[in-house]
Amino acid sequence: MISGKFAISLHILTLLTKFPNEYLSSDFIAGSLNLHPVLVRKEIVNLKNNQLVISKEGKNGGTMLAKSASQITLDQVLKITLEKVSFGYSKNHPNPNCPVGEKMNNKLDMLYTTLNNQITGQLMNITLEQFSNDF
Amino acid sequence: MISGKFAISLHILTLLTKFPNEYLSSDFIAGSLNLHPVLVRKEIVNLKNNQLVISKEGKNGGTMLAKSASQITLDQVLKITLEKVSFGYSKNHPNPNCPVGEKMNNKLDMLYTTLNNQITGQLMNITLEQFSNDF
DNA sequence: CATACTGTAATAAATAAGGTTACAATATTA
DNA sequence: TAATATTGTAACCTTATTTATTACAGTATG
Repeated sequence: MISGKFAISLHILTLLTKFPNEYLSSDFIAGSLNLHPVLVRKEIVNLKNNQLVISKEGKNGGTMLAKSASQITLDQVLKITLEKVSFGYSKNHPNPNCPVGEKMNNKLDMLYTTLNNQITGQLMNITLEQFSNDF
Repeated sequence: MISGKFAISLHILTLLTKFPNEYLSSDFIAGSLNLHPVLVRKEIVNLKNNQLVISKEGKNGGTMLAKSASQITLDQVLKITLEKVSFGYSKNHPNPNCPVGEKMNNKLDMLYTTLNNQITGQLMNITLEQFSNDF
């Protein structure tokens, strides 16, 4: 579940912040990320569905920020790329006849929710503008 | 990098807490986790290398806590199972000729370090004893 | 109407994670 | 001391996930 999505989306958004009011093509963005343009477009679809960017088809098309970088905070980016940070579960369902196995996943859920709230709280304080600033 | 290791190790430690001063076999533990005993033993090796448990070979052997559950905190468990929580990197090295690509991984490292410090700080306050208490 | 794009599906390749088998080594106890 | 129950560990297999590629339809521009 944890993958490069958060990093890739943040990279895309940083580029868009650096070139405001310009449509950047997926090829250009892919060049900075060193990634296949189709993968970039897939991430852009997600950013678009979440109203962080707008994009234009056709010649001279591309993608730009849908709002100012000062209005986007990193918790929004995390939310749409990873939803929730997981610290992992055992893959199989634990034995429900064991008092520990029965409750373990619930306990982990609660713990992970607590940790996620903390992470989100921290990321709410960082805007895309701030993050992009020292590039 | 993120996997079930943290959850599995925590499950094992919780069982050991519930049966203190008893050597539990990897078969017994595997039954609660619904996991192959060899995988359990692999995790136990890690717990052993990090002085959280001791184990005894041979008949009637098994594993028990190396210290009291009140002396083990969850950040120690996280540290030995995941080392550091990653929120992901783009798999390929970004383009070093792009000012954004060049610095991105450094920036992410810094961000992730901050977040990890927060997570660790939170988990330092939870002992294995507390975690095990309401099973 | 040629061109340069996005959007998207299908599929392939690579990587990672989890599971299994096998067996040597060790300690217990009858 | 022999049978047994256990850990320790390596090698390998399988499945799942992630990343990459190909292909092409649709769209806006000039």
